[in-house]
Amino acid sequence: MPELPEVEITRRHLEPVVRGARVGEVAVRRARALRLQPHPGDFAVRLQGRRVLALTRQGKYLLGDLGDGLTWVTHLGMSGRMSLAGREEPEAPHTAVVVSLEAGPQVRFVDPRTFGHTAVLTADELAAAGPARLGPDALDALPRSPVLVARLAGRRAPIKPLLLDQRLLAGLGNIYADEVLHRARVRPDRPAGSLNREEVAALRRAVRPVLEASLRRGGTSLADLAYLLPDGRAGGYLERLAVYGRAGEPCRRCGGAVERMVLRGRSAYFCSGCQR
DNA sequence: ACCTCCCTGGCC
DNA sequence: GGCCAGGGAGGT
Repeated sequence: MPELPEVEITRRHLEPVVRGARVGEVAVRRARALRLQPHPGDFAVRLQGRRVLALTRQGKYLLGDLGDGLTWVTHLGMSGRMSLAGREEPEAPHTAVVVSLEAGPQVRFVDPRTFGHTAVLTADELAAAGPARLGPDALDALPRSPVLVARLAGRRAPIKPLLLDQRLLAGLGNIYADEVLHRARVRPDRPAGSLNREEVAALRRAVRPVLEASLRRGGTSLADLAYLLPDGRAGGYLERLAVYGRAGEPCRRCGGAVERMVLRGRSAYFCSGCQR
């Protein structure tokens, strides 16, 4: 799934290509991909002919600055990817939006399960959209541990679903939440408020190494290959995952069997031998 | 703070 | 044929 590392890798690949480039033809293949655009017709009109001044990331959102207060916002959902392709290359199935760059390749938004979306928003529209509700970025603005202790104090909800709450920390999804908890030796079902200061500090300390290790390998492409780099290659972090998707296999740290439980309807993988 | 729903491909 | 994967919006 595209989580913070996959979105950041996508950004790093796209940024040198789109920055300063003028947008040519914009083709919408699947209207649903624009469902967060207040008036879907605005999308192509606002994008065409403009230059992308910068491409940034907040949590799992890609943000293209178009100037004049307009922002090209894209969320890859659970199966979305951005592909860079020449206009003569055939379009992959489930191509939702094709943005041609003048004197450059096409940027194609491909999304089989259609949970992703893209839009060009004014500052006011952006202030009411998803990115405005994000907490601090898990990579660029990770809060100090006392701040996290305060945010978790008294909360009885299990810690794992809280790590997925983008208002607490922006960028972690189901894979990296499990990986971070494993590295920090904290069980996913521990009531958040029961974590002591040392455990919260360990959790905080685990975030960056996990995300950066994934970044170095191009992110996690699962067996379905829904997530791919913009050049079509698969990310290689799958084989380095410590627990996610590894139920029954040996824990890389203690050798015990990785277990699976369901929290809030989502799988959580952990090792009861080394997570407390 | 919780639940439901959206959607498709892959697998049993 | 039915279930599972899952991020986030929207509703209660």
